[in-house]
Amino acid sequence: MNDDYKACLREHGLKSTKARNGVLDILSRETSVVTVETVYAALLEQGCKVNFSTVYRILEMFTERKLTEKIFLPDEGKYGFSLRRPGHTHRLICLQCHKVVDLAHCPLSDYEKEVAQKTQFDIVGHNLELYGYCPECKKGR
Amino acid sequence: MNDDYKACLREHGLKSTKARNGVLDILSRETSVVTVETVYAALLEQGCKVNFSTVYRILEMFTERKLTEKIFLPDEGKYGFSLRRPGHTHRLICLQCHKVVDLAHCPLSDYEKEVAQKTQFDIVGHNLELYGYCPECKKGR
DNA sequence: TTAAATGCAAAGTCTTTGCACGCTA
DNA sequence: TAGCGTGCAAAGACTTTGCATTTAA
Repeated sequence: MNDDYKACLREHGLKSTKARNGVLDILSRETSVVTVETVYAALLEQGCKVNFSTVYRILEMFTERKLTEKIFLPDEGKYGFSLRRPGHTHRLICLQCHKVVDLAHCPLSDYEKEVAQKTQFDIVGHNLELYGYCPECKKGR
Repeated sequence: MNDDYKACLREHGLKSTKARNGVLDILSRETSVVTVETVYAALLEQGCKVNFSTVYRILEMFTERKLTEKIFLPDEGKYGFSLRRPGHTHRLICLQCHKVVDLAHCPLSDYEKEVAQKTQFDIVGHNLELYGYCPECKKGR
């Protein structure tokens, strides 16, 4: 398992270190978008002594290397990160527990074309996130 | 025109002041999403001496009272504001000049229903912003 | 060995807040 | 006049950076 992380890091042109393996480990057992703070806390909890700024640097680097995705969480006013799973397009995020469901189908490409034509913009991308409450969290509401 | 602002503010339960009128004036002649800094600079430029924190407070208050909309600008890493125009749903934002085009048609309601059914989430909303370059800005690229 | 990663502390950016004073209704 | 709005200065939250030290390859 540790080897997997090593290989994964290597593929992305990154050295394997205790901290990076730890971050990878945490993200991979996580179905939520997690904040830097959460990752940091989880690292400490599993005995990996790291610095806050290291976690920032790792997550930033991972994002740059397309290993993770950086998402602004409007309800928190800060960024969250999650492993980038191939083939995903958009996300459904639980407002309570931050669980994330990847939505494979993107309904927007036709829409983008239509808008591009109407507005004469060059459209280079979009943000789409759905928000709601997951089956567990919606029970308690 | 000044009276319009006054009436508009009143409708939203707000006193008319020099600063608020100024902000309203700037936003109404603006087709872009503007940052607090931009609003602040514009106010000074038109001779309205205000404090930065006042601009923050005004924009926050306007947003609370549904007069404006607060949007996170991913490329800037901070918030922008724009007048809330009735009937809009989503926005197309120019990455260079921040011009905004409101998109009346929201293509997502069916999609939301479909996702809700598949995932059993209660979906309460979504974020959709399109990004690109407007006709003027795309020329110089 | 050597370049890259990390720890630490400090600074940076955007935003918010407390309090006294000023202005609108 | 009474209460809301504003200026000012300070603090707060999140994030980034510089530099010395440690570590992986």
